[in-house]
Amino acid sequence: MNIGQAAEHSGVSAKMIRHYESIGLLRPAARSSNTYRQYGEQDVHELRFIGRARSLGFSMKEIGELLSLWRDRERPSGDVRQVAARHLSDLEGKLAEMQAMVTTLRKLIHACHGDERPDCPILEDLAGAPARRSLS
Amino acid sequence: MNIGQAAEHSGVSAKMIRHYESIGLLRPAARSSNTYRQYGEQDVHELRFIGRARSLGFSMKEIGELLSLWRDRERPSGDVRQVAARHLSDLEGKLAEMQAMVTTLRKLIHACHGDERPDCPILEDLAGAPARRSLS
DNA sequence: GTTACACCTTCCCACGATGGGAAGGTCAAC
DNA sequence: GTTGACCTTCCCATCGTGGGAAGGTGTAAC
Repeated sequence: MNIGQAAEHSGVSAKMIRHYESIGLLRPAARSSNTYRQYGEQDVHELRFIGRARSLGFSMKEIGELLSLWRDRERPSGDVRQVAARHLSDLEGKLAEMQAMVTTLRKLIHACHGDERPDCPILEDLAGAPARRSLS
Repeated sequence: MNIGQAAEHSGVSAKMIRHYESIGLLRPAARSSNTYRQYGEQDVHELRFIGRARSLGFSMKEIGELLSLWRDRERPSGDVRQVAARHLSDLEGKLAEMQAMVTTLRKLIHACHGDERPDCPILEDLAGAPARRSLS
């Protein structure tokens, strides 16, 4: 199967498949005589794996680790868990950061009457509140 | 005051100050005879404004809008509010996405015993579950 | 003075993940 | 044999930030 089919079956764009190969995430695909990349069921399976891992926010580097763990039938599940746990705590950190932003923004937007008058607590906050503003 | 001082007083790195100028977010700084950029209190004020807006996750483009609204004493607060509200809803979307990831990851990690045995629900999920896996 | 050091300047490159698009080769069907 | 859909590689853009080179400047100590 050519790259277009592989893309269609895996949900990963042809562009990205080539990219993943170029950064060493995937082993170089076999080529047919016309230099077209050739893919089989197992390749599509790997591509789907990558797609799902991406949808959980894993980085390319982490996916590389997960892929090699996946390929190794003897891996200790603890190794996998460790990769996932590290990623989870990254995510939780970012999540908390974003939640703080959202909370602050909601307050500011709520406080702004949002009409044609010029006074605006949003700008006042950005312009002035000392250091870690709005956490109050 | 030179760029280093401005950076120190504003919390925005010198590198970033130059960058903001180069993309037109800031007006070109005055130069002293030695070609060094010169900054005053108002500039530091603007830099802090930018830093605070960044810490609320506003994009450079949005910050440009906010800055020009801030500079205009007659702006309707509704304009500001609209920029903030759009950003908030972007954030809320990403937040929900990340929350879904976190929820799924927590479940998977919880299900993985994480020892030396090779069987691992995390990899099984990535490898197999149909389409929108793990939302169950 | 001159040497050393801290600062400034511009310019280019890198990240991470993705996409756009050009320029060119290949294959199928009609 | 031409058209159109596919494939190839290569470069560029995004967004915000930082690293670092190569070179100019300012200041302070010797």
